[in-house]
Amino acid sequence: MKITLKDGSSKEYGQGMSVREIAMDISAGLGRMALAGEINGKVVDIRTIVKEDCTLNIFTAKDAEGLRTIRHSASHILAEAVKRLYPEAKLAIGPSIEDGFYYDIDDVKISEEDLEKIEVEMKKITKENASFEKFTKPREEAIAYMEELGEPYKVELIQDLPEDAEISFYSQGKFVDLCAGPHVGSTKEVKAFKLLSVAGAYWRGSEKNKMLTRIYGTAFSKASELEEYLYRMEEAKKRDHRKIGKEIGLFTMMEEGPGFPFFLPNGMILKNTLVDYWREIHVREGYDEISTPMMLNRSLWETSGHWDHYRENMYTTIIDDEDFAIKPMNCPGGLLVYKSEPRSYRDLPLRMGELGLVHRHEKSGALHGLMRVRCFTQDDAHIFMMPEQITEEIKGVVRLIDEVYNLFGFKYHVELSTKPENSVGSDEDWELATEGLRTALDEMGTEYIVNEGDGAFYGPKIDFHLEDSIGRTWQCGTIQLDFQLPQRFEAEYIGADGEKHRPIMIHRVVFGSIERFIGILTEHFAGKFPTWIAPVQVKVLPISDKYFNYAKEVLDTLRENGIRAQIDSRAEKIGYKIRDARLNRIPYMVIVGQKEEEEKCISVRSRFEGEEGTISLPEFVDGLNEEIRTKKIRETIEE
RNA sequence: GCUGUUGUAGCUCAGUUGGUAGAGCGUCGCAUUGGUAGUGCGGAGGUCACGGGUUCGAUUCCCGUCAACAGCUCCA
Repeated sequence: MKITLKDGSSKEYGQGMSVREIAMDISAGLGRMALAGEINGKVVDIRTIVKEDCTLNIFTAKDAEGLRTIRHSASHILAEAVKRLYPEAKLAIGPSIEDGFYYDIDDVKISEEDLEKIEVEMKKITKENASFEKFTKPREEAIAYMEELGEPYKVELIQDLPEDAEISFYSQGKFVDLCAGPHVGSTKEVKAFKLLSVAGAYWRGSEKNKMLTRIYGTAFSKASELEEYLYRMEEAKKRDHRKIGKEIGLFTMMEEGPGFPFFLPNGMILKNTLVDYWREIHVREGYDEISTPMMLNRSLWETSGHWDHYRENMYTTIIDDEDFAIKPMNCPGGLLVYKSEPRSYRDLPLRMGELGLVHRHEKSGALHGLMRVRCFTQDDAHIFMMPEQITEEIKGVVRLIDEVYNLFGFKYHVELSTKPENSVGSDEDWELATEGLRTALDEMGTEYIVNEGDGAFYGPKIDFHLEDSIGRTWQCGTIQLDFQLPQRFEAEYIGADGEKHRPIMIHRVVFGSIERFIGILTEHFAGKFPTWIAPVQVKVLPISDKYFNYAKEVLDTLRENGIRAQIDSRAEKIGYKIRDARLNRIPYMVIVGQKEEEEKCISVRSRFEGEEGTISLPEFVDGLNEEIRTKKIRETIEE
């Protein structure tokens, strides 16, 4: 048979060689390092016997697939260790995941303190050097086998596999687990691993099911890589926006209002600066800005469908015996504005922006700093348009979001979310709307993944996801196409034909929520914001009180030029003031003493270059204003 | 909401095998008037999250509530 390899070369073998044997034949080194294979694009175990002509890839720890194999094997070792220490434990599932692996277990009480003990047992198992063996059983036998082993979750998993499936198992020593593979050769090949945490997780991801105990861990091919990963995670935690937000006074949370953030002066500057920027680009893009009430009556929310579909997330109250709800979304208010006067096809597309503060009752366990709150400002806009305008309008929004994210240097990924179970509207409308979004993305060549069933109840959406410091992703921008609300509200425009027509609506946000965006910004820059959004841009540091008057002159000049400056007039040494300004992540420090006062100049120290030397104040102001105007991002140096 | 963990000064944390608490930083005062990441000395500051229970006595043990953290579920 003919085996074509990754580099295009090919080899001839007789029948029935395993992937490992082929790897061994290519080179002894590759044979030792081989962890998994890929036959004609399908990932397979290294024990797989190759029977016919194919294209073969061999994965080592350098490949993502190889690392996944190590982690998956580590999860089996974890399961065996748990079974040895807690024989009553019932095993559920144990896959490899981004950055590690986990195993879900039931009928055990395991807390973080127990992890060390389990790790010791795992080390023992790796030392035993038990080889992973694969075997299969027909369905009925497989079920009986797992029943005999007392593993009800495994029985349930097998029962959900196709009727005619051959069920595969892997064993290592005396331990057996239902598994599709692939796995490494033997337990000793899992060298560098660590258990990280214990958490609850619902069986099969449904909150209707029992909550199991999930043990998280990670594994790498080398101890040095594991250490590097753990160090990186430690460093990433220092960028947490909740920590930095406290350190530099951006926002605070109070027990009196769980999930309702308090913005402090520095956070307010950040927020207002972002809003100023937002207004600037939205005027440019032809948006009008409106503002709709915080609270509207029940009949409005019944018309919109929120009363039926979003009730558990809405805060309600009674005014003069009538039910009112605080808005969880801005769209119904926007529709009322649209309907407040007759619209012509000449008005379309009509782009109505609104920085709307919305309130949603999120579950207590979902709250997370500024990333997930119960009241937030959406940089919303509703675009009313004719069907033929859909693609261009969506493209315009995609371009705008891309522009904003690029300005901050964000990496993002895009998801297309389709019709959920709890939805309103006809299948035809959903199909049309989903195609509209897909077409726009395809025409722009934007890469995206499809998220089936994850759309809003009134329409499909394109979501833009950004990463926080430890790699969790958060949905920020979103574009939702909606045929339903215009219908429910009987929105109309007069066409060129003089007849009434129904407009189509886009809901979209760029930042998503300003709160979440600030959270992402904070973690992305570790609080060292680009000068144009830095709450304090310049700190003036007099060497001693003797130069306070000159320092004050400098401060006034900076402020007159629109620069956010503060003065540190405490009776402290200059080194102390510099340290303090650095800890507050202030981009520029202006140091003035005898020399500067005499020469009518300033001495500049920045987060970007350290000491920048002595220059005249006007020159500094010009340079700074240029940096701010162009929204430049200067690289921060570590001293 | 669920599972687990946590809650001590403004912040970061130590401590009490049950006898009402301590450090560093910050803050305030005094001295120091300085040259690019921490000047020295002194003072103030805590119903040990909240509510019950056990006890002669609870910050400590038990129960409940609230909040935070990690994950699940859900979502901008």
